Amino acid sequence: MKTQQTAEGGARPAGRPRSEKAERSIIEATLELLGEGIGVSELSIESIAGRAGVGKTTIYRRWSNKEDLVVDALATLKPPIPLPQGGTVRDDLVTYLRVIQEESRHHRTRCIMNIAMSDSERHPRLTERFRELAVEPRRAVVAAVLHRGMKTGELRADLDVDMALALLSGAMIWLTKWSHSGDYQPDLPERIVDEALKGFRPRPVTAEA
Amino acid sequence: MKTQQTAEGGARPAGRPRSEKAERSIIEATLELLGEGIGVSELSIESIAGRAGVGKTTIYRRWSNKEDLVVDALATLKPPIPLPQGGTVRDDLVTYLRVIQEESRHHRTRCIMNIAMSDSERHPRLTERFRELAVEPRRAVVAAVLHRGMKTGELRADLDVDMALALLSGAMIWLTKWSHSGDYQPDLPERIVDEALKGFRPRPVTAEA
DNA sequence: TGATTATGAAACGGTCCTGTTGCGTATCGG
DNA sequence: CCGATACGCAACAGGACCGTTTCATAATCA
Repeated sequence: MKTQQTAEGGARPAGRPRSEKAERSIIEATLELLGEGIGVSELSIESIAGRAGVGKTTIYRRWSNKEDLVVDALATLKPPIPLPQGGTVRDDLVTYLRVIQEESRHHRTRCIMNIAMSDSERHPRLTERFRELAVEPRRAVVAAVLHRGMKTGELRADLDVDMALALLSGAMIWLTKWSHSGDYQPDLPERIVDEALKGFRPRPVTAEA
Repeated sequence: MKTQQTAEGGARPAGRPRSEKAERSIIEATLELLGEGIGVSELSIESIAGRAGVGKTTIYRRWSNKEDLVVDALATLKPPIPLPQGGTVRDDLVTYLRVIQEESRHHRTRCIMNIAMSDSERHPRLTERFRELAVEPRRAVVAAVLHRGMKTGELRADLDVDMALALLSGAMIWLTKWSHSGDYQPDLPERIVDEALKGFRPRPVTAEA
């Protein structure tokens, strides 16, 4: 994914090798700045170089443009929290939403998410990268949980998995963004899941809670 | 909401009055540029002046900073489409989601929405303004539809209205943004509403469709 | 050692924008 | 008519950043 690569295999190209430390500093500085609310378009190479304690030359030598750098920076984000996957389907879904909620409270995650959400027009590659790194893995995990529920009978057998994921995730994001009381509501995940489950459950439901 | 105002009441302050036409041109140019994907931070007074066929002075005379201008520009956006409110609750909800879907296909609306969604950290006033202008009116309309359904028995009597709105709107936005096939899916509103309704309906449901 | 490449720092000319000022003209009230 | 204010336009100094180049220094290989 690097824009310019030198060593490839065993043949070292002679001369001083590129500093891995500098590379890490650059990417870390990039993520820091993005995490502080700087948008991609305002992000300047000079500010990154300054933050990383690195000459501009060192950056330009490795990435030919800003977007490539940001793409590589996003690539270093680990897919965080693989979800417990232990209890009932309801519990797993609540846990999933709680992770989203918790992340949206941290500056860094929230800003990076904003970038992915907003810059899809001008930076489609960033959005696609974010989808691969953050959205898709979670979609897969939640889809597995839902399928498990459909097998055990805890959920409708004809449930539309993608639709269910959209309802849950979308509601969480919507409420976090537009809830009149922007406060932190610890019971939000439970409320969303319970409200949604009434549609996910098989029709002949009898008991509640 | 204007930053600097002169005339106030009957006493005109003497001299040539400010051109209403210029003012409209400025705001229109601002909305145009935002609609073309320019972010708030990249939006320059010079580009607005150029687009509007106006001197920079004319802009600086009225607004002391860019954010005030954008706020005023957003304020001119009409709350579009008051929703038919005629048929069944299901039909009204489908119509509501169809409006969202249709808007998200138009550049202008989508870009302005992106601004509201993304710049909430750095431009809280813009986000708040957008909430007042775009989110809240619709929330009210949909809430009325839902309450009607709760009275007629088409919906559960203990439905959480805000949660229902979040599930519907959130799912629509989520799918529009992250759906693997980014194509236009005309049946999306129906699918979302029908999937959600299974949770909105009163429990002792018997027949389907 | 010497050839080679990378590094941080600094300086470069260039672009774009800022917010202000001056200018000649246009439009109001009196 | 006059005074006052707004208009579009051009110019200004100042700043941020671009992408490139130069330079002395550092790290690696043969």
